[in-house]
Amino acid sequence: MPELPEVEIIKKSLQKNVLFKKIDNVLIKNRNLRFKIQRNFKKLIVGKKIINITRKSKYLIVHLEKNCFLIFHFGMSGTLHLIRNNNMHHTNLSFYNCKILPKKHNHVEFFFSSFKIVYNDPRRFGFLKFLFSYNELKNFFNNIGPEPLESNFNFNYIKKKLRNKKKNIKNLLLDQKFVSGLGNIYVNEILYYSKINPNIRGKYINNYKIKQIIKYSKEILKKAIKKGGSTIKDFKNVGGKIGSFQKEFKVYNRENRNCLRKDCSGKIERIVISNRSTFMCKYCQK
DNA sequence: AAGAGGCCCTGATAGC
DNA sequence: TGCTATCAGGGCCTCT
Repeated sequence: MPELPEVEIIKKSLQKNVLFKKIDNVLIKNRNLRFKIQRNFKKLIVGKKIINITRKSKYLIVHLEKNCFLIFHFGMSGTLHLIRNNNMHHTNLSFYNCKILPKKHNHVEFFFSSFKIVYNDPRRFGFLKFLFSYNELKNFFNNIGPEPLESNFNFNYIKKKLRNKKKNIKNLLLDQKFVSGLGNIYVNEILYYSKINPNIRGKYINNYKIKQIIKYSKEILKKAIKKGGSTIKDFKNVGGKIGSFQKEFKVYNRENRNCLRKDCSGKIERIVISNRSTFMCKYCQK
């Protein structure tokens, strides 16, 4: 679910709320996530102060004192919620708009002096991982490709990576080892803006198309962040802030609707690539 | 070695 | 109403 922009939004709201605060207690309600939460997880975290909050691709990184780190990955359905002590006032820190703390699937609660942060993940594709040193952190991201917003995602890098690649461009853009942070929504949008057929093999992506991919991946991600990310599924209790980039979708979830490009009379089609929904206009994307 | 496919989960929705 | 099937923003593992 959460792709780079959505994790960026979570990062910003956490920075606003928990930076330089001490974690007083940790309650583990369910260890079962993609990877089981470490046995000594609580012991490692309780009493430590949060000294920084950053993000790398779709990972949220909480920097704790004593040179250790807490990594969050949100999988398809992971969310964070802030609950205040006094009136149980609830703030959703994620792109899901949920006014009330979900009753089911709260995995971990982090207690601060006047509120708690709850990690909730129905599908359990996300995970939390404690890292013991900066070195471990560096190794953790060793095999992850550059983000579209970073300068090393450039023409020469992509050109080299696409050489002789038989894999289609859609799967390549979803491959976090090639470029990190993109998911199904943003890849669909980037390929539409770049006028590229998602089924084209990497090796047939010409220089012009490479430049378009660079341009639009940056543009779309920046705009999505500005709009607060994309909120696909609203919970029933609406209120408060939600992302609005879904209103800007040109192809994602727009099957059978008109192509929005000027002078194009095509309709958006839904095809399946590697078992995942792919939306495109076959007249625009060649 | 690269690439395709299965699989890990729950929940919402559509169709009968 | 209650079944079944399908779909969902991800990525790891295994097999060829």
